[in-house]
Amino acid sequence: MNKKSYDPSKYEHPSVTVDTVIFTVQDNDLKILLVKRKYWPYKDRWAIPGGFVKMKESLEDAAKRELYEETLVNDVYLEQLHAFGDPRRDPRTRVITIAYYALIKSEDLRIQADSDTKDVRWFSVKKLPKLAFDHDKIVSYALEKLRNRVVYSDTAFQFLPALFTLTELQNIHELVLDRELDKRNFRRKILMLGVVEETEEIRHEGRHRPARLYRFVTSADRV
Amino acid sequence: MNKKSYDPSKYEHPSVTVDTVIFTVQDNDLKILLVKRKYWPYKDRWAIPGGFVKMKESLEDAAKRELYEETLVNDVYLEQLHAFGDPRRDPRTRVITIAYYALIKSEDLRIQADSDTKDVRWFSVKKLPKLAFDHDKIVSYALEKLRNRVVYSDTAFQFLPALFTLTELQNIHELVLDRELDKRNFRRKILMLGVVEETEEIRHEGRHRPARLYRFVTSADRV
DNA sequence: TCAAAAGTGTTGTGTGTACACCCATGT
DNA sequence: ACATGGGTGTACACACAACACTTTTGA
Repeated sequence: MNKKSYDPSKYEHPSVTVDTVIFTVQDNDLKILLVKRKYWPYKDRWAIPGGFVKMKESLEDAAKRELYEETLVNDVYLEQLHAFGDPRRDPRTRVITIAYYALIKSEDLRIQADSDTKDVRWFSVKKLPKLAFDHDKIVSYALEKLRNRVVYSDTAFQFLPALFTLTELQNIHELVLDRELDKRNFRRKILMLGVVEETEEIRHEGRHRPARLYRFVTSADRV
Repeated sequence: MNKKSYDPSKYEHPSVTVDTVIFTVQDNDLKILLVKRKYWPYKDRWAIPGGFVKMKESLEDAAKRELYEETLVNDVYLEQLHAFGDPRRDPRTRVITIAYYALIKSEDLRIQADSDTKDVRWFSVKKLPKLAFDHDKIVSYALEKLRNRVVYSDTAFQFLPALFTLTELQNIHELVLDRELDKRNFRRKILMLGVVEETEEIRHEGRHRPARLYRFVTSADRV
């Protein structure tokens, strides 16, 4: 059987889902959104949100749709991670999933997915429960990719508002990389890279020296 | 509709294929294997080989099976690239493809896919014909990934026999990266990395100084 | 003896890292 | 005046890039 002589109605097809690891930074912690399963299989286990790809939507559109349904956030950074297709990863039937990861700003969050009694909740990546299906593996993949991307890219800014202090930016990096960075080296590097731009604004906060606010400079702005 | 209450027989499913960009190095050129399509759509256009994923095989197994059917080579380096799922990428029906790329040694090749009259042929990546579907995009992705991987990894060795000269190894790097490298810097770096090991063997070839043969050292060997 | 590829070191430049103190503010 | 986070510079180690000549062989 090959593509050249194929009648799509003739064969059984696998189901195709998208599953998304949704990251945010909240309370100085890197968190992902999990959903508690209500039915077999893996009833009562936590899982990353996902759903079926509709016949007329692209994979990315499917991921965006699910993301919106789950978080009510529209403006997200979304990137494809990997396709997981082990024939036995879902005991019900053959399900191939295209995994994505998304970064959302906690300021954009309108849902209160933080109560112990709800079936949707943010979990610190350091304290994850046992997950359904092969979702552990998907989350590990996502974390690894996020760590590889956060340096030298616009990734970290996805977690921050338009104006931010360099300390805030450094915090994001430290949370994602899970290690401390040297303040002077971090600032020098970020400024050398030219990905941020000083603004005139200054934020007063607490009884200490106020902080200069910076703006993210996209490669388009730099020209 | 979500995964929790899903009857797989109830909905229409997309078709799922795997398509593989198969690289080899031949005649001092980086080449990929293309197949000429016999039927609509894109009749007579060249395409990367691929086929449907069977219900009980993993994505990687499907890629390996197709690869074997096409090249008769079993021992290949295979890596997942990206899933392409635009709803209109195939005019017949919804087809989601998981793209892989494979590296094979030209010495392993038993097919003679090199005649102009055959419908399977190796093409230099520098002189590719117009491709069917979105295969241009898939090939670009594959090339980019290959370039990113070739430095600091075991990628280049996949194109070489067990014993090779450092000049051969450098040639692979140059072909993949499409630029010349400095001989001294290349040799120093490779030797420093500890990924190759000198052997006692020496290859005489042509009327010039013979070359020392090296062996690839896997991370397992290094311990 | 010559053509042809193998093999070999040094130096400058840039990048990553380690490290400690003063500054501006609110209370 | 003091507690708190904001902000700054220097020195060393290491990786990368540029660069040219000698060695060994077969014909």
